[in-house]
Amino acid sequence: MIKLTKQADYAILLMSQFAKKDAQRSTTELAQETGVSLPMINKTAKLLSKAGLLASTRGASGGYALTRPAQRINLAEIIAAVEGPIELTECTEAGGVCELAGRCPTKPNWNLISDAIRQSLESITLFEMVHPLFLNARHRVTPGATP
Amino acid sequence: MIKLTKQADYAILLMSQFAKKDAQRSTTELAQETGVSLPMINKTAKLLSKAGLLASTRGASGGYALTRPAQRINLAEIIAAVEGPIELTECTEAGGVCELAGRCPTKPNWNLISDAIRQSLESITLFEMVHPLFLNARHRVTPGATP
DNA sequence: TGCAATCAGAACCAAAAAGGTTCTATTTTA
DNA sequence: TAAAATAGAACCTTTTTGGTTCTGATTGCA
Repeated sequence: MIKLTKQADYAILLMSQFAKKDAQRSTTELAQETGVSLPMINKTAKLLSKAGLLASTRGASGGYALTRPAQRINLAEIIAAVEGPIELTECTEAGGVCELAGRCPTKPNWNLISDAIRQSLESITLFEMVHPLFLNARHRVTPGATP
Repeated sequence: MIKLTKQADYAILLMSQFAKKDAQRSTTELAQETGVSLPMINKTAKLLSKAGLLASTRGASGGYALTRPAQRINLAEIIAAVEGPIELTECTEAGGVCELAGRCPTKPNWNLISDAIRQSLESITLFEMVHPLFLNARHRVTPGATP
């Protein structure tokens, strides 16, 4: 089953908190808001910070805050921050050598497929995630679209 | 990283062999064609058969064959056959109870997202996987499309 | 100054999932 | 009846994930 890791779920949940209330706060507060354990919130926030999605300020009265408005953060970024680049198969990994190379008839298509998935996720902003009404007929795959 | 399991890769590879040459053959032959180990080919073919994508005939001179032309088999089906239903998160699993229920602000959107991914994969046929030239401007997510 | 709060980074361990093999039916043909 | 197939389940090893803990660095404030 194609599914996100729990940590990616946490990351989206965590970011959603900021989308709902855009203010700096500590991981302690975030743990209380979300119900996720403090260590996991810590771990996840670090990754989001490293990826440039959250800004951190250290020391007492420090914490995390969004680096950009929620309208300009998309799901693909959040997921990539904790899970690494979105590639459906190992063929596309940098430097990865497929042991079936040469025999595999589908290789040229994998990048297109990964792209399709990535674009699905890029098309959904953090803002929309917490405002369900905005997410409806938009953000659809349109298979029959002409070139 | 959102990625397919190796077995899903094998499944697609295996099905591609049938797309390239649509004739019944045994797993022994398929193992030779693909370079994948016989036990894995066996295991994977069983799942594809169970899912109704391959027809099996038992006994000597038996083997597997496509149940439908490759134009009418899509990637989502193949992946689902070995990995189960395509759902991005556990929220959407049947009977699954999210421990963060009530607190999670994004729940209503997950199904839409899973749908978007699934539709991406449904839009790509097995036939196209082995005929790269047919896969280009079509099969694209079009984020800005109006309702 | 020194303590407490906070992020940064790494190491670590247990549980779960994936990858793969093997074994035992059952079916069919020659 | 023997050989060639699929069907199904059990099993084990390896990898990944989930989660905690520990140490270090930074900052605000009494």
